[in-house]
Amino acid sequence: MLAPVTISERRQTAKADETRNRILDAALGLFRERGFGETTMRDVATAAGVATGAAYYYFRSKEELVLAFYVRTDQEAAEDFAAAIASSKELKKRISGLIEAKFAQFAEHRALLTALLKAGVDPRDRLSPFGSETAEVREETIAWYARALEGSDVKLPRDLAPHVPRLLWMYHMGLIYFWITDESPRQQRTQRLVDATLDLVVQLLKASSLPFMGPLRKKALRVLQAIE
Amino acid sequence: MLAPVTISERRQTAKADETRNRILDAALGLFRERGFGETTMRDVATAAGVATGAAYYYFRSKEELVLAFYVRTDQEAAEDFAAAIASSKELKKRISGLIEAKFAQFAEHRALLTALLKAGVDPRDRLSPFGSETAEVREETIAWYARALEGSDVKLPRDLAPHVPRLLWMYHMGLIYFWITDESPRQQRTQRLVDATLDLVVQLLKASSLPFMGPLRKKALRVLQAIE
DNA sequence: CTGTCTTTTCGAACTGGTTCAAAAATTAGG
DNA sequence: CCTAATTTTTGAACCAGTTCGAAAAGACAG
Repeated sequence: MLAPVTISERRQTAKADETRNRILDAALGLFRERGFGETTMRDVATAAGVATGAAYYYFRSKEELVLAFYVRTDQEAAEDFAAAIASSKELKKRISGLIEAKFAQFAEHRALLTALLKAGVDPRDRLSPFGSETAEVREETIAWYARALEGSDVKLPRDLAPHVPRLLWMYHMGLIYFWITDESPRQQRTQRLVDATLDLVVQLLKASSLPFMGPLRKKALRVLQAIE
Repeated sequence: MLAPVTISERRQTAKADETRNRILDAALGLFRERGFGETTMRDVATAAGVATGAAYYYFRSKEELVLAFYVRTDQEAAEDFAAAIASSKELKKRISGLIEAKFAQFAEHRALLTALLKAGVDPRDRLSPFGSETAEVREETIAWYARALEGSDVKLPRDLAPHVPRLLWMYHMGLIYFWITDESPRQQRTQRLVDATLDLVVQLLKASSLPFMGPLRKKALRVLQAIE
């Protein structure tokens, strides 16, 4: 009787699970062909061969279709993430590998994610990447960055270490935002931004252990504390 | 016959100008009482004593009412901005003064601005702070930061200087975003964030002139170039 | 003052996301 | 099986942002 509560909630029966997927696939097809704004929920339902209301039985809103897509591809890309980390001990290469894998998985639907963004800027919104409903995906992604740090060529000071995976996740979110909105051919601007900033980020992390960096690190920690 | 094209477009007659203001005032009153989402355009029109369509003659969308509010308060706060800059030669004090003035002017309508944010994250959106329609307000704000730098206690290297006002504007936008979404009592978290980061920002600007900072500055400039 | 052109006002109609009460299908207990 | 509870499906209705064509009000030339 109740609608799904969390994004990861599984349907009761295999058949229902299949219906859910059919609706999602129909939606993604239409979104790709015509765009998110140009596709109505009625279109989606019709294309999936169900009534309008059925779509809302499986997804609480139009945007939640996009979130479902996000979650799905995220799970599908697990191998690619693992490969990116296994490919090298250099943190820089690992991170750029993770980012590349992320971009690759969304390549076909780049513009689609702006729909998520619009909902997500409001932290009170259910779909916000900072909110509790998305905790699962978020923590999963943060865990990938933790793994990327483990056994890499970067050693972190004790006080900073626990914050770094989350910081890298924020960096990653920033890059995704830039990428989504980047209309330059083949998203070259994003490419240049990654090239220019990743270097800086990794160097900063490496430098953070140096003795004379203590005061600056303290200040950075104060910033983190302010954000909570 | 055509609807207003830019936000600063002036009505033809004084009477029409007055009607526009009446609608805006009615909207702001209702937004404040009930919130943005709970107020309908029909409510706004009724409260202003006009037909629904009239509201759309003066404002192209519900969100544009919020933008109009943003622009209006921005103009009204010019004195406060000037005072903030005149109060000291310390860049740090000047910037925190500008930020404080900004917060003060939006205090009554903090939550309202999330409506602008949602539209604004999409750079293709007419209301995006990065888009061409908002160029006027944006450049005006950037100009305030340029004035804050002029004759302050911070000297900037030639190559970096032209970028700094825009960078400070971005910092400022980030703080506003944080503030809007900050539900802590009296927005203490934002207060702490400003305290913690402003120090860092100003120190970094001061340090940027030091001879051994050359390579780092080059890298930072590369980042700026990537963003364009 | 009169006819014309532009600006402004009007409110009904359109649109598309979302809800909801009722019906159909499925599952589970006896 | 049969019945009751639960899950799933349905499509009409709701709602609010937005559009639109027509009418009213104003401006202006002759």
